[in-house]
Amino acid sequence: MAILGAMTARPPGRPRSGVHAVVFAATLSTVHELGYARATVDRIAAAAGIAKTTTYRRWPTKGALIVDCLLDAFGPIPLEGAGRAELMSSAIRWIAAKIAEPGVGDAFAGVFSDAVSDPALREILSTRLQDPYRIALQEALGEPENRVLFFIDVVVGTLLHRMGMTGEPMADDDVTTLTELVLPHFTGSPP
Amino acid sequence: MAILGAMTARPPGRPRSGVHAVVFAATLSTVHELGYARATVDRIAAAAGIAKTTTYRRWPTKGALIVDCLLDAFGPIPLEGAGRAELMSSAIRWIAAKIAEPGVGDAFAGVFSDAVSDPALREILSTRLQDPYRIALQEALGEPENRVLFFIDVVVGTLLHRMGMTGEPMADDDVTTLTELVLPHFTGSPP
DNA sequence: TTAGTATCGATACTTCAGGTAGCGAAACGC
DNA sequence: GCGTTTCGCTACCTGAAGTATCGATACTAA
Repeated sequence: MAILGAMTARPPGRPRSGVHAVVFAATLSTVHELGYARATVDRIAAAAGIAKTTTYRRWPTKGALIVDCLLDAFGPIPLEGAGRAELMSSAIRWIAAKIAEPGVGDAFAGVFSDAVSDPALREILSTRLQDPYRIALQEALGEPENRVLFFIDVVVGTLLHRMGMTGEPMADDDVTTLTELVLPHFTGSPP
Repeated sequence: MAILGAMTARPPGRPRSGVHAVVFAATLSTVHELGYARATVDRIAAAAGIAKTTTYRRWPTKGALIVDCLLDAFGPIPLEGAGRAELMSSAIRWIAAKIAEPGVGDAFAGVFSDAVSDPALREILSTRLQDPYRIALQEALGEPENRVLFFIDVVVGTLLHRMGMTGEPMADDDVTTLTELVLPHFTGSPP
C-alpha cells in the first residue's frame, strides 16, 4: 500500500544517498579542528567520505551548506518557560550552549563574516536561520518585530563577539551576566 | 642644527613616500563601494595610486592593513563625560557613529570575521585595536578588566551583528535603546 | 658630478579555495 | 538487460593573497 500515493512516487534512476547527517557531522568536526577558513569544501567532503562534487549537488555554495548545518545543529528553540523572564532566560542559555558546542560557534561566526560582503548569503542567513527563531520569539513573547530583532542583535552579537575575540565561547558566569543585563529591559516596568 | 640629534639621522637611500593617509582613505572608500571581500589589496592600491607591492612593503597582510586603517579612523576614544552614565553613554554613541561611517563598519565586520579562523589576526585585533580602548575604559570607569571586556562585547557585538545581518548600521533609535539597556547594569545600584 | 643605497612601479609568479564540466561506473525501477 | 539518475573522479577556471625580480627613481655623501 502506497503511503501518500502519488507524492511518494519514486522518480526513476539511482536514488540520492542520504548523506546530510554525515556531512553535517563532518562539517562541524572539520570546522572545529581547522577553523572556518581552512575547513574547505574539499576537506569537509573527504571527512564525510564523499566527493566534493556530490556536496555541490546538494548545496549550491559553502555558505548554504554551513547555514543548513547550523539549522540542523540548533534545532527548534525551546520555549517552555512559564512567564517572560523564564522564557527569555532559557532562550539565552540555549543559544549560548549551542554556540559553545564544538564547531558550531566557529561555523556561525565564519558564515556570519562571509555574509558581510555577500548579500546573497546575508539573505540566506536572515531568511533561513534568523527568521524562524525571530517569529517564534515574537509569538511567544508578544513583542513587535523590531524589539525581537534588537534582542537577537544583543544576545547573538555579544556571544559571537566574545567568540571572535577570544576564540572561546562565553563562560557560564558571563552568560548569566548577559541574562541579568537583558531581562530587566524586556520584563521590567518603567517607573 | 639637527633636531633630536642622532635619532633623526636619515638612513641612506630613497626615503619612503608618506602614503598612509592616502591608503587609508582608499581602503575605506573601496570597502564601502565593493564590500570587504571584493575590496582586494590590488584594488585598494590602485585607488590609492600606488602599486600593490608597495602596500605589502608597509603592511604584512590585508588584515594588518585593515586594522591600521580602523585605528586611524577611530582615533582616541573621547572620555570627557561627567559621571559614569554620561561617560558610557557618550562612548556608546561614539563607537556607533564611527561604525556607521562609510566603509568603517564593513571593514570592521570583515576583518573581525577573518579573525575567527586566523589566530594571528585575532591577536592583532585584540592587542592593537581592542586593548587601548579597553585600558582607557578601565581607567575612566574604575571597572575591572572582565567587566569592561563584557561591556565591549555587548556594545560592539550588538552593533556588528546589526550591521552584518542588515548591511546597514544601527539607527539612532536603537543606539539609544542600547544605551538604555546597558547603562542601568553598569551604573545602577543593586537592591 | 658621481657613487652608493633603498624605495618605487611593473610584471610575473605561486598557492589555494570556491565552484564547474565531463566522464565512466554504479544503483535503482521496469 | 534498458533507461535513468546519481555517484566518484579528474581536470579545469576564476579570483585573491602574497612573493620575487628588475629596471627606474630619489635621496645622501663625497
